[in-house]
Amino acid sequence: MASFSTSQPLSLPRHPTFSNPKQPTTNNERSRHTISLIDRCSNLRQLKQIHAQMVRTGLLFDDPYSASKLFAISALSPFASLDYACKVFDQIPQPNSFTWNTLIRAHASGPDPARSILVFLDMVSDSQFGPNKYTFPFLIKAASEVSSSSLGRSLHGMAIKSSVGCDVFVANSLIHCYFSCGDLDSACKVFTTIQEKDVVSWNSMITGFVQKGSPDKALELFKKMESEEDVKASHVTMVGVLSACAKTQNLEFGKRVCRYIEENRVSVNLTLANAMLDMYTKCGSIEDAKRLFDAMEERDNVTWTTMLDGYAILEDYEAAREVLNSMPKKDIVAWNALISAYEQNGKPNEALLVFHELQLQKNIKLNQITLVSTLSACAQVGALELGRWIHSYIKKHGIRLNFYVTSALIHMYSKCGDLEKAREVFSSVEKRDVFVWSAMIGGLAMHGCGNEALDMFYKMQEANVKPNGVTFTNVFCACSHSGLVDEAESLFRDMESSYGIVPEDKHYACIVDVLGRSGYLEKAVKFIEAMPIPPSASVWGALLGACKIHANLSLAEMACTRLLELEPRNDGAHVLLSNIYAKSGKWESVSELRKHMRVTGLKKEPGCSSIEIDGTIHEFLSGDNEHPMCEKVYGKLNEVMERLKENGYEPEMSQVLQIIDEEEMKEQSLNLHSEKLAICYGLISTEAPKAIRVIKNLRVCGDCHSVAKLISQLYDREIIVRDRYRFHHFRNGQCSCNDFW
DNA sequence: GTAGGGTTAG
Repeated sequence: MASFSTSQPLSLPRHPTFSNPKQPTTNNERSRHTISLIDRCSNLRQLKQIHAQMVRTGLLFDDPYSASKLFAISALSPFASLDYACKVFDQIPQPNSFTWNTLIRAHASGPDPARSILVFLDMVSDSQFGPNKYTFPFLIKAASEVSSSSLGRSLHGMAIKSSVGCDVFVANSLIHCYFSCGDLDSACKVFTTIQEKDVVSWNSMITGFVQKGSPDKALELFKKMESEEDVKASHVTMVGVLSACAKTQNLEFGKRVCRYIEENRVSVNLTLANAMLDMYTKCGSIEDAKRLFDAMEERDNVTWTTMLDGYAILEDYEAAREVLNSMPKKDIVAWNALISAYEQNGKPNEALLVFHELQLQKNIKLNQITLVSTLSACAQVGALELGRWIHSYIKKHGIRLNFYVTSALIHMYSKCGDLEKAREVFSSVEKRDVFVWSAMIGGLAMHGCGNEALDMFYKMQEANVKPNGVTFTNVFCACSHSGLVDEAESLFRDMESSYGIVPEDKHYACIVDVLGRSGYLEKAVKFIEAMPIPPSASVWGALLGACKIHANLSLAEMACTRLLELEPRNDGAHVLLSNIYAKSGKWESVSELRKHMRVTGLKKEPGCSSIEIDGTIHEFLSGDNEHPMCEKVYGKLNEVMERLKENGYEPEMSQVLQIIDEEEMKEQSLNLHSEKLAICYGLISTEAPKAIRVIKNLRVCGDCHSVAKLISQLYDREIIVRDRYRFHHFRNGQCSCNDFW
């Protein structure tokens, strides 16, 4: 096929006055010749040359066909420019139906799909043309793009009135539209009304179900489609079906689909090959994936990223890294895949290392997904300074605070101990979805602002945002940390009946925690007995935790037994029970339990506290001698302890009583607790009035809690400690938890 | 004398 090189002069039809004998002379010939030239254009520059000639010769104004051809190419071709196309459109004296439809079509898939509706209104008022069967699919596409079901329904009605409601193209667009708006019922209704369903009708249904979280229904439909003889599956069908297999992790069916593709000679393009690859990786069959990957003749970044993700699913980070390294053109999506793999598998430090490496890359721009994953990693490790840096990066680069970014910022600030900043972000946005509200409620919960969290919960409903399961978890958590028993109980009762949310295991655990913490142990047990689902380890864990607070030995033994039946290697449960035994003076049981732990090789997770100084996270283990500054830290610790004792501090020996054997003596020795070391390091490395922020992996111990209160008073420093469950703000000798934790 | 709907990864 002939194509232009930019240096070649264009042979254009001349105006009759200047025509040479070889050039076409009649209008009809000029029109055909111009159309064939337009068809051969490969860039906007060539198109503009033809445009200029058409203006000069007047063809643009006289010949609707070549004019609409010029316009269609300028609006829809791979080198299209919508702005330019609109200018061309304005020059056409009397656009015909085709031209109007093309403009609507171009807008529908452009940056502002709603404009196509405005164009449609112009067409109805300014031209003699009404919408036809071609118009509706474009308009409906625009409705899908903006996810407006009311618009979709209006167009549906208009299509019926215009007698094209039964057109299969119109119906298929409607199916797609209703799915994008989440109106699955209407989509199904349209589908059943189509007399002669074609492959696209089926595909729209299959992919609709896959994308709206019902992959099982998609597979069912595919089986039904297979049994109907008149429609043959296409490669698009296969992409949808494979995606359903990936989502349901149905490797067996996935493999059958791959065989089907071979046997039925379905054409395998890159998209379909990638979908096959995705199915293999999501179903955990990395061998099949690797075989396919090696055999693929063409690969794009989707291929590479799918492979990377496949290794990340298996937590083979080295292999995942290897894939990233081998990528010919690394893009932000691939980097994001590695960062979020680490972040979501509890490896936030590794995620942050990858993020730092990414920042050194040239020509790769961070996007919202990068920021969300990294903020989440910051939240996990308490990297407030990096979190702040990302926030200013967002402001500096004018990155839009969408719901994800907003929630991630609120979550990061809350988990890093800066509740005020979290509140600021929350108030700064105009629109909030359920995740934004839930993040704020969760933040208030972990900082012990129970009543405020409940207020938020009601404000959220005033704003017409429906709570979800996460919202309830956070609300119950808030009740638990603030002892709001009645409120939690009543909300739990309403959860299903008024809010339509079926309580899950974590909600039951929360309520057990609320009841147990406040001392209603019997009530908590009755609550567990009445559960409609089998109680999980976290339910028993909540009861066990309450037994420790209220020193209920017999109940603790029961809860612990049940917990260990479900999670035999739960080190926390062993330690908790042993501490309860110790508190009750049952030393024989203690040593038995500890012996059992030694024999089974079960180790207590070592206490670890971290503190961020100038963007670097410093970690301290109990009795740590690893930190380069440890001598100074211990020096400071001695000085602090002396000063505290002078002011009436007495170590809480009940905490020491839990020491079991020699080896643990060192770790458990009160003065060596990791949170004390981290706080002392904070005292040395920062100046007042800067708050000292410490993050501990376990619960803060009672003695450390008292010490932190005293330090906050005697040294006039705000100390903020995040433990496994919540925050403690120490100020002027008081803690925000009111010693209730 | 032009045309239209459905496609994977984060």
